[in-house]
Amino acid sequence: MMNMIQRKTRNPEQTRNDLLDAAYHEILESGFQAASLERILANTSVSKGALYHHFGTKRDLGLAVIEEVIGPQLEKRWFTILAQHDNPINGLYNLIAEKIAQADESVIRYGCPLNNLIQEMSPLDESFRQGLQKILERWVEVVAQALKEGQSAGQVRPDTNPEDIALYIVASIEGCVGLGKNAQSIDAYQRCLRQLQVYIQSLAV
Amino acid sequence: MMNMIQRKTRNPEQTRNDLLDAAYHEILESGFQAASLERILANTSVSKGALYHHFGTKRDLGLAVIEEVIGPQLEKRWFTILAQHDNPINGLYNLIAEKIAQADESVIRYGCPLNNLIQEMSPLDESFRQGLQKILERWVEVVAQALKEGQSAGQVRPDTNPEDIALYIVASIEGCVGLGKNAQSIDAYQRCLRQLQVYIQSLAV
DNA sequence: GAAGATACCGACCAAACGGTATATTGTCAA
DNA sequence: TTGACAATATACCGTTTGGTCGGTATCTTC
Repeated sequence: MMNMIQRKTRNPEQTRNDLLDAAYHEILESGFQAASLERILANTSVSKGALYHHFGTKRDLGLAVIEEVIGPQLEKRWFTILAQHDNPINGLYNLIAEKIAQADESVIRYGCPLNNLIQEMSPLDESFRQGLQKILERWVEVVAQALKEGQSAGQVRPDTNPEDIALYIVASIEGCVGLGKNAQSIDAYQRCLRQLQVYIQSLAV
Repeated sequence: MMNMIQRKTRNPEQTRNDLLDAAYHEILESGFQAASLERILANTSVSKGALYHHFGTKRDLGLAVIEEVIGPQLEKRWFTILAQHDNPINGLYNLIAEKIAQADESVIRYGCPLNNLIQEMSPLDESFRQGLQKILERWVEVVAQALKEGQSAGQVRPDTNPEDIALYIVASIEGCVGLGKNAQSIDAYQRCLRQLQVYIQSLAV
């Protein structure tokens, strides 16, 4: 082979991260199945050989995106913040207030990366489903834990089941995002979340 | 051309319906983008020529599925039933109770056809988005209308906004289905919907 | 500094895709 | 009965797909 223009200095970690990042965006925009490896490569100026050095298959790349990009992102944007408050009602309320205030183009346009992949992939690939489910369960658990502590502290109504309510809250959030996405309407998204706030307040003692 | 084995008797309407039905199932299982025309044809024993006689493009077929299959299906399963009750709280409650009781494999496995397409297609194709939005708006409107009438009849709390609540209820339903789908768990689906029932009851006067 | 491992390159491939072109046949009005 | 058109059939096409492979460059280790 004649002309080999390789990256001057190697940086396998950077290459891997570039690929994960580009794949994340490509999947966000097109879904996993319609995500094009060629487009991902074009957006990273990484070669196909490099890609297949770091990831065995497209599927592996997708699973890595779930575990290494989407998971940590939600961890940062929801879970850690939620764990800080000492009153779960206020914590949830404020967190959602923040989402309402920060409602940006990206959420309205592309929705929730987690939910997108759930709807597309969970019936098609068991590994995807499990990867997504792990994140979902963590989310529900964080909310449930907060509610439980709130019950102990006498802040949350005792006649409620934290696990069930947590499940429902997470479902509602995903639903609000999904509806806002199809309506292409920040207003609908915000109105929807505000009703969720009302519901959350109804859990207070 | 040598071997032309045509259907003895023509039936263009039947052919069209067969295609819509097969396309609906293919899309439900694989999503729109990954839906294969070849597979649809194989499941209908319709020829490619016939398909392209009835539908100009794959996209047209998808839009027809939304308008002629998914729309009417929701109309039948939700909207008409909901319009019958004269107390919206009971109406919604019972309708959801029915969904809880009827929770079948298909809902858990494939989720809601409407929501699936929303998450996949609404950012990618404006016509899809509009077709889906039309159904969504009808859904929200039916619920809102019922709540409004309930307010007039003194059955629903007057200090609530029917449109916002309807939006939120629809979002919650889609959320519950989505979560049950990824959990592959009828139980999670039912627990989630039961919390929605609790919420709905809280709207009563 | 030689050797072996790791990282990267890009041409190539078979399969599947949506879509087209052209031929044929059933249907029905005139 | 026939002419016109709607309906159906199938071979074929260009493109894109995920994936492979032989090769090269850089890095690490001894």
